[in-house]
Amino acid sequence: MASHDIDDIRAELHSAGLRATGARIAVLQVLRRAERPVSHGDVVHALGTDTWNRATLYRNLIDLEKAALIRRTQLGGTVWRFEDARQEHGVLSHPHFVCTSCRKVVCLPELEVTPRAVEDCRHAIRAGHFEVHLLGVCDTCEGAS
Amino acid sequence: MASHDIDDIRAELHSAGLRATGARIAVLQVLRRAERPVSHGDVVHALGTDTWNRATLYRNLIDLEKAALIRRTQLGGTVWRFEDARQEHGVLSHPHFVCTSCRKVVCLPELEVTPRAVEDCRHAIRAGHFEVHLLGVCDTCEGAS
DNA sequence: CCACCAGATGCACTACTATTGCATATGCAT
DNA sequence: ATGCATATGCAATAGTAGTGCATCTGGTGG
Repeated sequence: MASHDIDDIRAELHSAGLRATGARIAVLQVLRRAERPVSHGDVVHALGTDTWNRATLYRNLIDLEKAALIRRTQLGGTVWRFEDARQEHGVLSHPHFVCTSCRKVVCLPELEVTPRAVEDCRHAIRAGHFEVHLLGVCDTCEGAS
Repeated sequence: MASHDIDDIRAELHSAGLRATGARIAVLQVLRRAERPVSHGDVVHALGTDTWNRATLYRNLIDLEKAALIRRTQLGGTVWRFEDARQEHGVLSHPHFVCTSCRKVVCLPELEVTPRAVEDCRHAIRAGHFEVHLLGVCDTCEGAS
């Protein structure tokens, strides 16, 4: 990691109104290096238990989400997952297939979903502010069962 | 509840290879009366804490799912939700919009989603064995924020 | 009708995720 | 360098998910 990367992150945190602490920089780096949305547990594992407290990392994820630097999603399973908001390959960019058995995420870049604005969710649908998840069992898990 | 309803449920449980116990009958009745997928907590609340043990109700939900009498889904949030498999209004029948803030479920009956079969999820997609969830913030929560 | 037993239940755990209170430590503006 | 708002560490709580084990019971064979 070049030091200018850290300087960039530091600047981004500042302009988002957050202090550039070691924990926040590390969390953001983990998310930017990740190819898929990562869970709080993933972050803890990536940084090791001897660095920052799990509560701190959890709070950082929430803080970064509030500052819109990262996004929170729930790609199957019972855990929240987070991804860099600048990630071109974001959960908002195209639909994803999520295996309900192994939690694997498969991208469906060609699939377009254009729902009509319906009562109670007009705003999100008109603005395109929604994620599309297809939930099912992937080929591997299907074959293994 | 007419007694023949219970007899029907009893017969269904038997043909599914399960014993027709009071707890299972009660759980199935709760799910059949519900208009939306219900969580384990909902079932406990509906039947009261002085009837069956929460572990029993939880195991019953799992048993009924294994027997394909009910379906398990994860409509946003960190809890599993269950619905009667015979429900015409099932999660598989049409897409649902789920509010990531209040967990409200909105039906999108007109929306058709026909993905191409992609690597790793050919089977589920070809067979149509997948749920479609749109995740976003509903109008009420959007206005309240 | 009864006795038997595989399977169901109740109780009491454990494991894990999510969240918060509070005392202490630290970033950063001045 | 200093002060203070804010971040952190520690420890705790709440809620969901899941399990081990002793006891009980639905449903079947006798």
